[in-house]
Amino acid sequence: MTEQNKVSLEAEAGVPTLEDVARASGVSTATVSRCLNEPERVTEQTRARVMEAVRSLGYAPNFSARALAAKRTGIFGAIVPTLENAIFAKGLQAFQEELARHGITLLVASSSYSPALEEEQVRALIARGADALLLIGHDRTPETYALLEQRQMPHIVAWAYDPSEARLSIGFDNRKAMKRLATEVLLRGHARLGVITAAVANNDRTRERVAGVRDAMAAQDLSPDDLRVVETPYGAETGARAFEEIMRSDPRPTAVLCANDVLAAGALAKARDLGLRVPDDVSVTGFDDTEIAQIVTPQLTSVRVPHWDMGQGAARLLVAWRSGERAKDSIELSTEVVLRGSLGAAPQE
Amino acid sequence: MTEQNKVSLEAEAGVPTLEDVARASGVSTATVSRCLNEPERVTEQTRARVMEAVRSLGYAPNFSARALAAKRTGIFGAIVPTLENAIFAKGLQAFQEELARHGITLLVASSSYSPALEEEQVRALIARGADALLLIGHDRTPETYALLEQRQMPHIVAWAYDPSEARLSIGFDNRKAMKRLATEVLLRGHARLGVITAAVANNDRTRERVAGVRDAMAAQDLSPDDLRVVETPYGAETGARAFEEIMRSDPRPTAVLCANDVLAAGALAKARDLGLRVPDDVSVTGFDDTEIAQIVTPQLTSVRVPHWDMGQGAARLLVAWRSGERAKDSIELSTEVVLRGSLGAAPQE
DNA sequence: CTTCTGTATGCAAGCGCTTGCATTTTTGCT
DNA sequence: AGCAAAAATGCAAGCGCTTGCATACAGAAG
Repeated sequence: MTEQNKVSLEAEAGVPTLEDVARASGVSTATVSRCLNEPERVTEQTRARVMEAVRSLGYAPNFSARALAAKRTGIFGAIVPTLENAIFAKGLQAFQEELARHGITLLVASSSYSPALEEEQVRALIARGADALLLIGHDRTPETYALLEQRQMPHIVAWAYDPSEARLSIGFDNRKAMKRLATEVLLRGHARLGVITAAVANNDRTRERVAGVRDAMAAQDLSPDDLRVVETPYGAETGARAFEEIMRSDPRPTAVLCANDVLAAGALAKARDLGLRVPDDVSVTGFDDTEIAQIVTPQLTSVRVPHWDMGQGAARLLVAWRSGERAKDSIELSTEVVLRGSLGAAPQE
Repeated sequence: MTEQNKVSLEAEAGVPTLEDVARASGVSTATVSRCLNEPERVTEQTRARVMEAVRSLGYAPNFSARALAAKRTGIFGAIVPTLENAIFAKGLQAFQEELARHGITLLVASSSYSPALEEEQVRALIARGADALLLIGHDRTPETYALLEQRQMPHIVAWAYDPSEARLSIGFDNRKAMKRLATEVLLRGHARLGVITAAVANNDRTRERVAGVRDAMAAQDLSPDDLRVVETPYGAETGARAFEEIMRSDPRPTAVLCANDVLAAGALAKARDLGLRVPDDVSVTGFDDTEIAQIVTPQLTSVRVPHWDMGQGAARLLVAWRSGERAKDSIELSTEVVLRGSLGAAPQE
């Protein structure tokens, strides 16, 4: 086969390579590569010629090859518990948008709240050549952290801020946030509280939130016995059932704090079913301040969480870290208790 | 440097390669590669030896290299309008879980409902070596489709089913679904309708839904003049405003169909603010049947959409296509009108 | 006109893996 | 035991790109 033939056949076959561009513009592949990656190192004249060839051939770099040669993929990974929880999806959206701004793409994996699965996903993303990783919360197997360390993988923990943890994180102090909310509740005279939370095993966020409630109670000299905690999976339906369970306690709590707005919405619905008026008979609060909080009746008192800022901030920190500038300190973002109708004064007994 | 030194230095340096494994287990790199990819082509005995080496060295394949050599990345891409809409996030979750089952990872991009941005994202994902692509809806630039064609990229359109479109899709018939819902509404005596929808430009799903309402009205010999359509961005707040706008029409509609549950929830909230009772004074319906539908008061009549099945089905079809078996026909999944309290008989005039 | 700098470009060696083909070993028969 | 066929393994050529170093060539300086 003549060189001539070869060329035309290749052109026909489709996907042009660096070499095709080099040939078309009469320079070496090295120059083309530089044109694309360090334009300033190439004469304006050749650059124009090369770019023209790139355009006419419809050339697009092969990232696998680039990654192999340059040891950098331009891909960041994120492992979230689940995308079903809108909260993580929103954070990811922000993360993704910021990354896109830097020409980085997002590889997504979900752990279903399982540390083992998460470890597997971390392995997968590392193997896939992720340049950096976004993780949710601090709780995970030591093996996972060892892996991250060993591969010197830039990574950040979001959705949590815990100064006692050494690794880089961006988020809020779940404990403090929940303590503030609980304090608002106690201020209104409630003395027996219920908490509906997602599983606390392997989940520092939920654990901290429950601890926050305890903190608030302790500060008011209430006994831990006055707190009723029920764990349940995510969902409005499960929230409803958990609420019912709590309401069966004797004496029953006068306020129920839920770990997120969806659980709270379920609780609200169940309260209605049970003929309990909110907040007259019982107060209910949510967490996250999603749209749901304003949609339900009565509107939910909740805690506004900086999802967007966490996602975007995490992206920025990781981008910087990848270029060698690892931020010194974790970033604490603030939350805000948003008071709405679902929280009222404790009923007179 | 002696071979001995070299080995130990490499071990020290970290990331082991196929060659390290080959050396450690006394076979060729080809055998190791086969061990990992086509285990059945290797003796059990050697396999055991190789796997042992893999384990002790903590070897993990470099996917960039693999992709480069095998022309297959094991990465599928998905471009959704946004992750902020829980509906897409849920579908993606299903998609992702199914992919994970096949050892495939998910690259996510969002288009923010912009065809230009989407085209860019398609380019990016192709360059990134995605083996297949998941897209939402049929509307996009011809250039995007040309690109897909040219690169022979397996792709599927989800969230829509339109037999008149040639390309592979999995979803439901938005028009038919909405027509069914609208028919239910008309059956209850409503003769003037309002529709709150997301932008219809570049969005076949919303366009079809509005068309579905028109279909239903036409079937009952109602004039198009009796339909009031308002476009608005996604969000409860915007839904509320759109509802207010519609309620200012004279004569005002007695039922308002919303393109999704969030908009409907906003409408419901606004109705309350305006002192309108739902469904006595005005009926409201949603779409998607998310948890929100059951959370609000009154509960929303909505259309249940098979998000999970779409995500999972799309993954399956793409996996098959990648292996050469492109499904012949698009798949139509069914929806279901879920009647709840927000829809009632038209008020007596 | 030569020598020296500095900049633009080319050369070619990989990056770590897969895979077609060649070679060796094993298996099943006679 | 001897042979062909089948199975297992090895060889080595890439896959498309980046990048350290060598080379070429420009203009400045002598």
